[in-house]
Amino acid sequence: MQMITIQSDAIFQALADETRLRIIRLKIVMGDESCLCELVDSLLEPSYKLSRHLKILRQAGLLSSQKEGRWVYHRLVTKPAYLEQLYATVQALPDSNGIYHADLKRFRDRLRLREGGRCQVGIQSEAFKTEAG
Amino acid sequence: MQMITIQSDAIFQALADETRLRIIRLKIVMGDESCLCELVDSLLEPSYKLSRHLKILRQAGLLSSQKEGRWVYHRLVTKPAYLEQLYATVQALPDSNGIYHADLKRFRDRLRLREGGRCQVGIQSEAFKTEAG
DNA sequence: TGCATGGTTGCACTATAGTGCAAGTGTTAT
DNA sequence: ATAACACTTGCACTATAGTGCAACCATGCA
Repeated sequence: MQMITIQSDAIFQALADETRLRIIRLKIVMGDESCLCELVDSLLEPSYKLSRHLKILRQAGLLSSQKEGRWVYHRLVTKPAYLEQLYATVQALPDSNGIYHADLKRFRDRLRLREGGRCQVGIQSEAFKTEAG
Repeated sequence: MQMITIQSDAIFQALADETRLRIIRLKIVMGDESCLCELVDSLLEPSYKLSRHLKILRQAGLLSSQKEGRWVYHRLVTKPAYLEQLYATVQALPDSNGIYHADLKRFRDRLRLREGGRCQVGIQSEAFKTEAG
């Protein structure tokens, strides 16, 4: 089920949050799809928080999500064309405090844990592991 | 007095509002500078509302403002370069309900009231005239 | 000086958005 | 079945954002 009328400001609304911008920037640079636990280990934010931000990005039409077993992979939506243009702009924004660079480094490290191009492990950062409850 | 650290998400925050997007879109297309009363007559929104949105756009670094007598002229900021890129993206967004087209028409009509390239009259739309208080 | 006028802002109100906790869903492995 | 785990979500709370009213400031003109 999709929205019929897409509000232009909803796209900017979606990017008007630092956590969501971090997610989008990561995915612009890396291009690849990624699951939630990889993002948790890259951004060092709790899974429930990222899960909700991912949902917002999905609803804004910037991400598409696909379930594979226990994992859910998210990827950037690139159509219509102005989205590509938007991503180029996002990529051109200054990394004022080096946060995107740090995210990217952790993300690259984390991707090495994949096997066959697919995530095989859960959250690695101790502080953000799901409490077995 | 300017902010030292510019938050990237502040730019998107600034565009995450329909009224502000309408202002920016008008100015992207028309290029020219414009005063508040011209915007009131173009967007048909009360002056106090637009005045506040203009302030937010100014603080986000998207507009610069200059006072000339009783009028304050606002123009788009075009540096750094990614702002031009951003405006191109904004211009590419769909005009889902024709609102930008309508704004633009009223704006063009309103510009005809200028003399010597400068606004000489106040708010023309009856409903939004400042009540003489 | 007085007043109309272009524009701004303090205040109160309301709506919305982000967060953490804890409980929940669905899938895989034992 | 049972447990572990990747991910999601209902609830309560807090912070922030948008709005309208009315008062205000600043400029130009009679």
